[in-house]
Amino acid sequence: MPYFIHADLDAFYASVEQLDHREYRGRPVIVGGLPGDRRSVVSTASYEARVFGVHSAMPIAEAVRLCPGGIYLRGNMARYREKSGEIMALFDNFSPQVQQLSIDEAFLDITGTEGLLGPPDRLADRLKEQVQKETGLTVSVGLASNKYVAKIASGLSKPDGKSIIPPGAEEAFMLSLPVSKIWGAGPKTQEVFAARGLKSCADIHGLSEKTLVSIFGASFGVFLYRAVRGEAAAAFDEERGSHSMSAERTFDFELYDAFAIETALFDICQTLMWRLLDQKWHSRTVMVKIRYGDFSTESGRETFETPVRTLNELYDRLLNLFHRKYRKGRGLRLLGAGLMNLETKKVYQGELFDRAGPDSAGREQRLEETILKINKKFPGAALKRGRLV
DNA sequence: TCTGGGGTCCTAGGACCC
DNA sequence: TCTGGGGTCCTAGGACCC
Repeated sequence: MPYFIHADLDAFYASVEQLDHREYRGRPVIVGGLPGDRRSVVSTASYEARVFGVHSAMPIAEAVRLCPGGIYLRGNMARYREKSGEIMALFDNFSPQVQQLSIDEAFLDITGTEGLLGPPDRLADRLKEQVQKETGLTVSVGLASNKYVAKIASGLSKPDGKSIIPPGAEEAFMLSLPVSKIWGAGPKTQEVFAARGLKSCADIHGLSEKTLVSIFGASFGVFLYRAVRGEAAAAFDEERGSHSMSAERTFDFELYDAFAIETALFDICQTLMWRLLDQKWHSRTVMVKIRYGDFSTESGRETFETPVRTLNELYDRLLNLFHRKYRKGRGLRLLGAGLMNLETKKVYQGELFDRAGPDSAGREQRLEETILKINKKFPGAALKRGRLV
């Protein structure tokens, strides 16, 4: 019988701040931006802050109104990643198969570990104790015979919670929940549920698979049909399809100036290029994203014969695409860019190095890799190129 | 009080080929 | 001279997650 733990750190970023700063403990901590920041949103609110109604994705300005006495922080991703690494390493003591889902949550496959590590209930207790003792953080856990149910279970008893769904009880467990607890059904789907008078998972359970498919489409309809029965959903299978990377920036005030826009684009390209070289990925498809002052958003993408090799090449491709998409004279609220369909270096290696010899792109690429290495070795050096210097 | 940033997956439609 | 149909690649947009 398969069995899984879903482990989810409580208010992770805010908890790390409270751990690192004694004086923050017991006080409302809001990570995401400082009071007065334009267009920042809450990334994580501590439980003390949630009492005031502050929650993730809320504009900082609104959080300040609700909780003027809160401690506001921009956040320190490097520190959170470090802490996350400690915890994930700890999880390895409890399962031979740990699947990290995001910076603050993971599935632990504990199938067949009972003889070695004890019954699941006790295992979960020890895991919580050890995380607390070694990292000072609390974790909520859900245990079930499939990942989907375990994931939902862990969310029910936060913070510092433990929910155990015994084998055979998955369907009854799901039937006890309101539709708001269905993982994968966001605001738009909740509206559809409400419009049709579907309040509980039991209401969904009463609809045929055919009906669900006719309402929600083949993929999501079948997903819902299975989800409310507590059946394993394919959502968390390890196999990942295509990869992409992107970077974007929302401006404090709409941008109109061509030079300012192009500079921002170049800056984004630089971020992307260095990440691309660092990860040793290749991509032939570039994407540009534009958001105007009225929040309307458009994107364009283009696939080329050859993968992007240099920063200048990336910038040329994106600038060209940008000019074809951008409606001149409209204020730019957000500018983003990305590289899609990432493939490992091997795919293009032959072609790349055959042609990279004497030509300038090859030289440029090696120069960029050198700069990347120097920057990694001496983080303070801040070697930059081109128009940003 | 207007709505971050970095991802994945799905759908629908067009182009093109056989 | 009425508009087949499947497969593949590509684009745009949207929903959702943390």
